[in-house]
Amino acid sequence: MAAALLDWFSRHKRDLPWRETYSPYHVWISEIMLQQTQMERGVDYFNRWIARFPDLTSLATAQQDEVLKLWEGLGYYSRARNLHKAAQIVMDQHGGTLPTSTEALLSLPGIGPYTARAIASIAFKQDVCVVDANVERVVSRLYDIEQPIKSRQAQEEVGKFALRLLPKGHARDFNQALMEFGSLVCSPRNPACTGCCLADFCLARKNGVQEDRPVIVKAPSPIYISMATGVLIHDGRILTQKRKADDIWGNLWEFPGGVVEAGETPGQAVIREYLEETGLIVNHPEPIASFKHSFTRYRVTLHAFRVTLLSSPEELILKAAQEHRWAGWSEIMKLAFPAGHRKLVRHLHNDSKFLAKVNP
DNA sequence: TAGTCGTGGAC
DNA sequence: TGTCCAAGACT
Repeated sequence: MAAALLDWFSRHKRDLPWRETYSPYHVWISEIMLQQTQMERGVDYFNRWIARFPDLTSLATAQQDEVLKLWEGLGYYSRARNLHKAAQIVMDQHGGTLPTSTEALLSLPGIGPYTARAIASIAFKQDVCVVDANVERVVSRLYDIEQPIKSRQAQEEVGKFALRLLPKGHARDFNQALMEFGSLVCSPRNPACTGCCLADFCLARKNGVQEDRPVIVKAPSPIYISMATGVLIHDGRILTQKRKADDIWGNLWEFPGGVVEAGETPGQAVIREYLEETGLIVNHPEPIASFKHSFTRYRVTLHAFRVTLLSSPEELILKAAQEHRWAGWSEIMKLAFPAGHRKLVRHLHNDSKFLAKVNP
């Protein structure tokens, strides 16, 4: 099986930037970026990242706002915050060189069991196996594992089988082969069993249950909510606030707003949220547009308004954020926003009548 | 250990 | 207002 996989990989592996030199820094960045992220999206972010932060030192010395800006849109922003923090730890405690042992890697923020083993094997060619969603799927089909794949028992079996398959000395290629094979051939839906180089070994295929492996526990239904946000212009500048560090979208910027409560219109919600979050009294909410986006289990319709300031800007007291800024448009474009607010910014960027009211 | 953390794309 | 999914980590 391992020989067949390695042969398949040598013929079908994708041309990816971090595979050019396998530098530990490149491998590390790619592994963090690809967590819960599809390959096609990750490549663009990786190239922009490396162009700005070509090495560990440049990352460690960067401002967090710029790190988050380069991550904007990728989601799971703790990955970016932890990456930044870990780079500084490597500078301080490891002489600027990424440690090679899985134990030392595990101690760095943002590096868990998967990523530690991925770096150890792919960058440092150590004989350790990785278990990600692809490996879970391929192995659970090869061995027809019937237990729910996230159960402890199934996880242990997958790890055991993966280690048994691993050809010593070839972990770099083998681990990538297993994952890439899971992504391109042994896919979640419509696996390409016809012509599959492992079909003869596959118990799930033999039993005709390949579509039912791995066994997934059904995810809970999404929750639909409405949110409202307000764009407040004063003296040609727009009020933005930086979210608290430990909350969702930690350290990203946004316009004040929040969830539309029952019995309340989105316009009323904006006025209430402004008072609650900033102490400012605003009124005359004028609809701009609505945007759909989602996060974790929520599906959001974000209602955006322009609002007018009634109170004095000196009365601003932040209650839901760590910092605020009255920003001109070029500054807005440099800040990192969550996806919903980024859609609003993009919309406003194409509205010349709106831009005319704002400082450049 | 179960919940939380984002997002866009495939179907 | 459909469902599922992704090279997981953290608490």
